[in-house]
Amino acid sequence: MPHDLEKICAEAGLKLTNPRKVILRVLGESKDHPSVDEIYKRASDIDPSVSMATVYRTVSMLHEMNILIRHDFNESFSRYELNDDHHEHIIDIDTNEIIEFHNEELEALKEKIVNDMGYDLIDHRLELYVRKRK
Amino acid sequence: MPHDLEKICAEAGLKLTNPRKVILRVLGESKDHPSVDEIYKRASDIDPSVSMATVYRTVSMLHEMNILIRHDFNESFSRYELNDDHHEHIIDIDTNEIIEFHNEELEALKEKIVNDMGYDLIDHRLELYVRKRK
DNA sequence: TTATGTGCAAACCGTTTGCGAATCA
DNA sequence: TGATTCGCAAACGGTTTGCACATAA
Repeated sequence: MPHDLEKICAEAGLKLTNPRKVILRVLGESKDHPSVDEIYKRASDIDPSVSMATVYRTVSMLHEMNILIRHDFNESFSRYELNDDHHEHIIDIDTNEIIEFHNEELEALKEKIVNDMGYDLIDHRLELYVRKRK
Repeated sequence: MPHDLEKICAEAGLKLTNPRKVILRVLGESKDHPSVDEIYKRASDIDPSVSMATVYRTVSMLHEMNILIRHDFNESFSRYELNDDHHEHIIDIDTNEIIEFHNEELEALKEKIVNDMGYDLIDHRLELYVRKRK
């Protein structure tokens, strides 16, 4: 488990209700980039009484707490993933496969660009849309 | 005028109707990243009879033709800009100011990363969310 | 003349929210 | 017990679409 999600919530003064426990467990066990609908389905498998509204509320809250990253991969909905280790995304436009990668040279370059312009880098987004070379 | 938009449409077999002429003119004159609503307002100033539905249809079409780039800067709506000269975006999260920049080293690095993994780079998205250094 | 494009209004769909009931601390 | 959270269902807002009319070619 990357974060101790329950501990973080407790320290933030949040009640550890059953719906929240279930959603946190789903997020902790997900190794992909699930949509709210997908998180809802996975949570429902554990406890069918969890509602979509609560999934939305919980996910938004965790996003605001910077525990979740929200992605918009040019789809009509958002995807989420734990804000664990930092990485970028390569999206295969033929298969919709999402590949994670990390490149230190790129990290340094991003920082340098904004620093040279008098800014601090707060957040960023890099996505590479690719196609398998034939 | 960066593209001759009217010529491109004519060659694509599209009728050059008045609503389209107006929308193409608005896009050609816009130096920012307007939302559909903003494009609609600017078009309405020229011809009040142009409808929102037509703006949506035209903008979607131009996006599909790769003439327009669609942006989603973590807002509840999309923004568009002409697919002219290639550049990335820096977003000042305090002022919402959008700054364009271009960096050759970054371009080369992106290509290299995906090529080394056996892919061709088809498209990409890079946004740096920053704050003025104090 | 006719295929294509338009305005209108309704539908769509992911997301948010008001409310009264349930629940954790 | 009381503040917080929940499920439900309705509302929201950007976007899409069916349809009858208008228009460029």
